[in-house]
Amino acid sequence: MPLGHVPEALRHARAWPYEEAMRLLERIHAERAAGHGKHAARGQEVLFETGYGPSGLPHIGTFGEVARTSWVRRAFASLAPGMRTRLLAFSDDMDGLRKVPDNVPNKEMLAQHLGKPLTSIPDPFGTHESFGHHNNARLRAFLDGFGFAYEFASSTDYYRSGRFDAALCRVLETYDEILAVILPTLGPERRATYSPFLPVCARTGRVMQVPILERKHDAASIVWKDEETGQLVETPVTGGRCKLQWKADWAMRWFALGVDYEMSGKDLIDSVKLSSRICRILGGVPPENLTYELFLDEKGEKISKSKGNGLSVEEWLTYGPPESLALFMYHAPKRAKRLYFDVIPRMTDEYLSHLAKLPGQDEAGRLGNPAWHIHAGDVPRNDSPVTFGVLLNLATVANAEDKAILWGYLNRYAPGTTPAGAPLLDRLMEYAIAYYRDFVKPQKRYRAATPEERVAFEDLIRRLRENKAALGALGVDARAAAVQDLIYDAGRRPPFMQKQKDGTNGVSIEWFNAIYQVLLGEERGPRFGSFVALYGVEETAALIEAALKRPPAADDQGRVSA
RNA sequence: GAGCCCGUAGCUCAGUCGGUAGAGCACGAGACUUUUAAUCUUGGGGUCGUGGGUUCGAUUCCCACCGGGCUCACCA
Repeated sequence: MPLGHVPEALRHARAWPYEEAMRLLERIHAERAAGHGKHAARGQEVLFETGYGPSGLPHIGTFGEVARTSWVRRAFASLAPGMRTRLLAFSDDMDGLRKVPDNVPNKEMLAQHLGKPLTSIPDPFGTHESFGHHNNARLRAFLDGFGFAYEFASSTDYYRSGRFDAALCRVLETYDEILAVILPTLGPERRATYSPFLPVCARTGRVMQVPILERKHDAASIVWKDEETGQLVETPVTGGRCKLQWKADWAMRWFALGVDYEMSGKDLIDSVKLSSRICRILGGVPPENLTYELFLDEKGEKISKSKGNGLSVEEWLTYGPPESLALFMYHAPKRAKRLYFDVIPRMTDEYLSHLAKLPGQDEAGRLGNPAWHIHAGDVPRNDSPVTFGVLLNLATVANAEDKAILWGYLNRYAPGTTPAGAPLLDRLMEYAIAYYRDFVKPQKRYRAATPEERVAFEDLIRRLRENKAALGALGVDARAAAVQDLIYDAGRRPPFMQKQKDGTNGVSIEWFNAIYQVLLGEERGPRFGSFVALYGVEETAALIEAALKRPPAADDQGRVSA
């Protein structure tokens, strides 16, 4: 195999995008050697494709497919810098609308257009030329938001412009062979009416699923019966007047466009096999395919846009950076993974760890580092001195609903760190706060104060308020120390006071446990003086007052929920 | 029925072209701070699902089987 021009470090890269790219490169060399197929001629572009059914909105699987395909494309480009590559995002916007989606307005209007191509149905949102155009725009905005490099393609445009005409005529020529492949896979009743051609009815505008009564090769047309009028209708297969049924459509597109690489979920394994056979019948070479596993929700069921289970892209991006989502998609595409909220912190920390490792790695190491692929080789610096897990922990114990609180703690830990100097850290804090707010805080269990604790807490409130002005004049560190003294003073009473080894009056750990359990809903917490210094003296007093107003134990654990 | 994936420490999982197993959490012990942890040190714990094959050697590669999950068999 003439791979001699591939750089040494790349040749042994084992990251899966490289393995995929290598497979693709070998295919191209094989075509050249055999003198058959698109790449028998040199200088052909290498075409990557991802496809969408545009009746739904872009979802997390869409992101995954485009991200993964982009990584393979990039790996390929580095293996074969001389070859041009393209990534086509192909929208099946000529498909007939089968049912009215749940998540759109004007459902009655849409119901009147069932069966018509999406691009022939008015936009229920009223913002675009058609429903198909609307969804295409949403798709493009979604992909653009992540900065993907791709070219958009509309099935409707391709059909109507005549770009598929030659391939469609080829389908007509090989009609019998194609039918021989597809019919055995169908149930008896479908088998009776199946046709790869779906004529678009000129009278109603609908995509018709009807038996083909006659094929006219010279006229490149088909004849079918309009059941409503009882008339025979002749429809050319070209110019967008016929569309192809799904599996034939995929095969024809591969053949017509010369698609070299396309991945798909395991639910399409049989479709890939069948479409590949059809593609060969047409005279093409089907693309290299990677079958990826589907994503599962927390119950282990397939995530689908119609069910709306699992996790949406928007939800992920509320609690973790886009890079963490990309890492999730990078890791082991052939392995089924649960896509649920609790993976976000782990992916975020793994991403940070890959990022931190990268500067010290040699080329071979970098090629195996997911962060290298995620950032297409242009990797930012990890400016966070702490892990995301630590930020989450910090947000939890500090009741942080505001970045300023986290920054207060951070500056004591890593002085001189600023949002401007550590933009990644600043972003991570927002995610940590959102995660805390939505997942951790609702789980907090606040215990009601015992009568003894209540006395001590009321004393603490009084001490805080009496010293408010003096405390406010101190710096953060001095204030933290001063507040800590007040806390000890408030706790020096039964049952918390206890003699220490040196004879002075100390305070039992039970007092501090009460503070965490009653005020913060946690078993443990930060040094409370530091917390107060950052959270605010009056705010803390108010926090204690609110805690004391909570009703007493609601269950036998002596706990009530927040 | 066909196909895909998984089976490694109590739990969740890593394991990078084969060299007698690792992390996080949990659990045990210790250090430290005004007996408070976004601290540090340390310990225990695994027939790597089962049985074959290839190999000097297999958690890793191949086959079979067992167990679990999912997908496709109508539409895309």
